Amino acid sequence: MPSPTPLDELNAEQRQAVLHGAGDPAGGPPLLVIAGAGSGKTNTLAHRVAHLVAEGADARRILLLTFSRRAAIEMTRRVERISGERALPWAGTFHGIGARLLREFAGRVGLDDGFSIHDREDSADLMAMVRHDLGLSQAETRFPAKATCLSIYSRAVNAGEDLEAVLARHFPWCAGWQAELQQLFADYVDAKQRQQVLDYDDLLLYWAEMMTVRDIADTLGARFSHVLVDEYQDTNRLQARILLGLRPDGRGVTVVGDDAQSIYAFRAATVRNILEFPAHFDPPARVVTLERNYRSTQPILDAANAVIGLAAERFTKNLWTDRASAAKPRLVTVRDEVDQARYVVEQVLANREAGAALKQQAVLFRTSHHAGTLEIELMRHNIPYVKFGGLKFLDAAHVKDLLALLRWVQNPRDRVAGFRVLTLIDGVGPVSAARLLDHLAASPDLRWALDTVAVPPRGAAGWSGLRDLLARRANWPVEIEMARAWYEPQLERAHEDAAVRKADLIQLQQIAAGYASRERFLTELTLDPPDATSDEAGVPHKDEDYLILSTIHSAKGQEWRAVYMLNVVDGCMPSDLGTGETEALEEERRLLYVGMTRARDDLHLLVPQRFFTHNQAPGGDRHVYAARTRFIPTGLLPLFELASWPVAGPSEGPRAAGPAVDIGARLRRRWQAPHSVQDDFDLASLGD
DNA sequence: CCGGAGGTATTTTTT
DNA sequence: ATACCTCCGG
Repeated sequence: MPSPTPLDELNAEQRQAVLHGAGDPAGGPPLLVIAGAGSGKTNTLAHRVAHLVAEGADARRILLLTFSRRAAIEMTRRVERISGERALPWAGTFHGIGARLLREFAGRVGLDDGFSIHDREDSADLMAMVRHDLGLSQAETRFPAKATCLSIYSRAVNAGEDLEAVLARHFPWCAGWQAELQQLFADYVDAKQRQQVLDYDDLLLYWAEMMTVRDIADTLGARFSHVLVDEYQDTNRLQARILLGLRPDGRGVTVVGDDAQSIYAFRAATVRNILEFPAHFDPPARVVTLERNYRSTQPILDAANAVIGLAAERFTKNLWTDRASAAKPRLVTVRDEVDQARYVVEQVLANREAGAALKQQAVLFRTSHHAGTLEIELMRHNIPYVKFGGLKFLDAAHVKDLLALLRWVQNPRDRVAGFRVLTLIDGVGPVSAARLLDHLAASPDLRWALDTVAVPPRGAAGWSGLRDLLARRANWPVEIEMARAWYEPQLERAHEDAAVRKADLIQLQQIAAGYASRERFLTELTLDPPDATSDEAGVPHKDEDYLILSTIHSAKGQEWRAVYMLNVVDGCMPSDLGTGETEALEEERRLLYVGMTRARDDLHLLVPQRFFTHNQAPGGDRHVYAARTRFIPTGLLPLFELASWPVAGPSEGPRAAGPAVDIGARLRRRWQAPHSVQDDFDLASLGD
């Protein structure tokens, strides 16, 4: 060979995965790649795609389904770098690709191609509207909350299960409402169709149903020569149905994943998809397992392997590496969350001194609000950070308001959007808004309806501006400027901190200008919301250095030199809520495993002895005493370096000598009547 | 009929 | 802390 090929960089198993089915224009038999954490999965998949293209496959006929859009972009970038080939047009998430195909085939499946897509909160709002119309919203009925209803519905759809089974297994406290829920969901589906609105689940559901139509299935099956799915362990039954609908015999299909990293069961993902994949075909799919880890040191892997080794079911592999190191992962006991935050700050700064940029360090946590104390501490030390997961820019009320306005212009039948916008107007409440929407819905001619609608006198001014926006459609992105102009007075009326929020909207407008059309903007923003929030100092520039804060879920697929995991404590990990069923418990264990395997050189697990819970029952204690997570029982402790922080003794300096004075008692007495203030609150006596 | 005040239940993770 | 519901004054 004259020059080394890119394949020389790969190990034997990776090469097998890349070369599988080589020479077969039909893509070869189905392939399952079990890729352990840090085993070069992304690289292997990218090489496989590049190799297919090098062998003559048409990049436009390769469908690459990833878990997030970030992953799709990363994959595309790597393929380009390896092969020099231009981008893959069909790389994206199941939801994103689904939306694209549905726009294309809308006419065939009874959809208007201008359908709008609701995010989770919009869907919940529609659920609430329907629930209200059914008379289920009075307090005394104590019907499940809108978000709960949506979760139930969503699980039934994604898992393909009966309502009864879903309620029994996952929502037993709602089982008494089965008949009402059944009715609610029927009406919900009806409302979505009338309004030409799709929720997240519909993007998969319509796609899957579309695959059962013979000639559409043929068209789509022929469009793609290869279908590759990343993170297959986190797909659900509906997604598996889509995949098999595209390629019933599995030819040209590659799925990649890791059964030990399945952490999305709450979203109806099932690890059975990946476990049952090989046997689904005849002959069974080829299985290639990548066990060599290129990321972490051996002590980190030893600890992670031990944690996952205690799982109820055996996993398909054990990771190994040749990255020896003397340093075990640290299990650090701290007094409380404040000390936990201080410890992290101290270590992060020490690591930076030693040459690890902030960006190469990450703090991981189970739920977004666990980072609160740390965020305060970081701000005090002027350490810039970016937080992934949890509350998003798009969840802010004012951003949603403006987007609702654009969505309503896009699709005037969208009642959730219309309702939200109309009730922004001073003098328009739920009743007027509903009447207005009824009027618009009843009339086939929008212009006429807009001019003839009855508006309460107080709302007239606000309405006329809206009417103009709806009736005369401006060019994109001028339109968002006009929408913002209409919205700002409403914003000022409703919010004290209008100035900050206005700045957000200007930022939103700038983002919007980057999209070709309103439809593209709305779709992409809904399916791929910007997932990072940073502190008020603003988003750091790309070239600046900043610490990563992330939920473990959002950390999937990533790696850092140093990783700090917060609250590795029973009640947080596993979360209190999920300790009932063993299935949920096992997922929490895998979550710890995923977090630990993000670390390359340095891993710190923090165990605060007590932590505050903000949302205790009234009168309840504000903090609870916590114990080390049950996933690291005593038997595993030798795999860790055990430490306490702060280190007691000399570092705190010499103790003051002399008799103990109970200042606390004096201060308490200050408020015990009757008494003399002077007697008890005598600062002079506290002196030397 | 609107909107603000006050009381009450709720509580992860995300496309 | 928040979100959602009811109550009540304009």
